[in-house]
Amino acid sequence: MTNKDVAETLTRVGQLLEIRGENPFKARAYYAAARVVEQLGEDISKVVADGELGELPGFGEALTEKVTELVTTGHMSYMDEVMEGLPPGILSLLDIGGVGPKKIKLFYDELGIGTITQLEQAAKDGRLAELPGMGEKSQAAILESIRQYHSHQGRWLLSQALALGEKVLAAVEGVDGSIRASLAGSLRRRRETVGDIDILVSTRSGPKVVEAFTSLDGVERVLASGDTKGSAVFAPGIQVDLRVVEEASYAAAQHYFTGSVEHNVRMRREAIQRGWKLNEYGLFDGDRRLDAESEEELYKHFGMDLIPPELRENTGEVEAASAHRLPSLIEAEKIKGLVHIHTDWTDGKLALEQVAHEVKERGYTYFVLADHSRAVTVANGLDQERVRRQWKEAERVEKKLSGLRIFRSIEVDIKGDGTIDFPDELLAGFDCCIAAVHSGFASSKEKMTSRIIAGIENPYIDILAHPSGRLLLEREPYAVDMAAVLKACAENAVAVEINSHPLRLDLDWRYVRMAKEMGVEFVVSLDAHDEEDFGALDYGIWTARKGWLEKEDVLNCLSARDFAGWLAKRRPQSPK
DNA sequence: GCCGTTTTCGGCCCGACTGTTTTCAGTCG
Repeated sequence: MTNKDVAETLTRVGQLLEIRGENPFKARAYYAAARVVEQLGEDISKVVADGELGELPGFGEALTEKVTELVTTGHMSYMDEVMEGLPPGILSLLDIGGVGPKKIKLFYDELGIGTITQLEQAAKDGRLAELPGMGEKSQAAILESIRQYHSHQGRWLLSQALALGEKVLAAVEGVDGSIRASLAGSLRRRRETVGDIDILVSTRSGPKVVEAFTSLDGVERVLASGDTKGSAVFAPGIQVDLRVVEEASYAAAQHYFTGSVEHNVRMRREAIQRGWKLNEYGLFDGDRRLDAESEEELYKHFGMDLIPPELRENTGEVEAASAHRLPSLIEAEKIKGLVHIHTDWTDGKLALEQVAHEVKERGYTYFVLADHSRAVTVANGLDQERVRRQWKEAERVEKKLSGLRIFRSIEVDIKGDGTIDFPDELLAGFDCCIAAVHSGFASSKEKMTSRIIAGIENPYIDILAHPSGRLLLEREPYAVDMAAVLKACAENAVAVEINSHPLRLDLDWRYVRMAKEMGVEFVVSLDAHDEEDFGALDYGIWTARKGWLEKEDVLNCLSARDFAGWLAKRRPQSPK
């Protein structure tokens, strides 16, 4: 039972409680608990086993008991209770925009609707419009939402959303009357996937900006258009929400709309404790607005340092900011060398020499060449003979481009039995060995965990690549005890990769934080296969920042010489 | 269902927009 499973169950219970019309704060308690579990940097089963569940925020007697049952037996009997009399799958209706718990209850009680298909049919038959509180417009809106649901499931990669978000932001900034504008929401916090795009703008003339926004190129459908808020679906189906505020409210609004919800709730409580009120219009002491030109000044009123958006997940950042102990987060400019680069020797697009030019032009002083090894046959993995030829080629290129160091590395495969697909004698010849799993994703958690740990324990392995194997929105991470894997990395001084590819962002930031606390070292790597991938380093940096990393935690912030020193220090003296 | 330097009971963030309503409920963030 993974943290994600537990979080999903708790969320479902909360939603069912809402549909049943129970105390909304009870439902909220379940959502809060789900969020805590989802953000947790360690396995929930371990927390349960250690008897520490009740110490988590939001976990009282009832939730501790229910989640303990869920984790130990795989089932929560309370779920049966809240499902009682409702069709399974009724919660899928929540995925339809404009449909919430109250409407679901109405549709079910009056028309027996329990699936999206039934909802669609009822809307087409005109039966929805006849219900109390419903009408033609609501019915049409639901049909449109269903159409959109079928065309896209509603979440987007950070990279997809950022590309559109920056374009719309630029357009909004250009509208006559707009003063300052910024991305907000989960996009500004650099979450790995986002559901929509939030943009904030301060202006002298609200309605005009909203009007210009809803008529921008690329708008497919306008969802809302008021004086201070506009909402539209842009090609390729991403919803963008625009909020308009007066200039005096800009900093508070930027804070408010950046979130997270949990961070905001926390900050509001901080305000209430001081006898103030915090909302999107400002920080108020009675009727008096406490001036803040920027978020930095806003936090200053609370005696806190500026909390970078990436950290605003209510996982201790408020306490750290109050104690002036926020980490000095890593920045992309601190990276000196690029790690985990593929070439056309295997499944990369660029020749080794082209890669070298690319790296140099971007201002880096070294790179870690890492093509696939023979086990990954689909990628034309290198055998022993081609490895030796590639070393020669690397040597030639290195001589040709002075001032650029090429570390001869390889992305070896951790096979099903935990052994590496190259013999130690060959591994010993590399400057650096990167190991990863490329097959058998469906194996059991126990098997996968011991397999990866065996790979980590190989004395020639320096870096563990994409530790969870996930492909965002495409493939779930394989079942693995990540805490045990990271512990093994710490004990064997094996660095963990933060893979910058927007589809991976693996290690997940929640585990980055946990690994750091265990003393694990990191590389922020590219896993580059083509020219475009060389521009993706920011994504890995944001993941590292969300995991509270500083430049000292990241090995490729070292100079080429010091990076070589790190490798040399951990290299076995002679092959076994 | 959780939580507590104002509280062990009574709060729990709160405002905008839409549609169906003659003053508000539901949804969303």
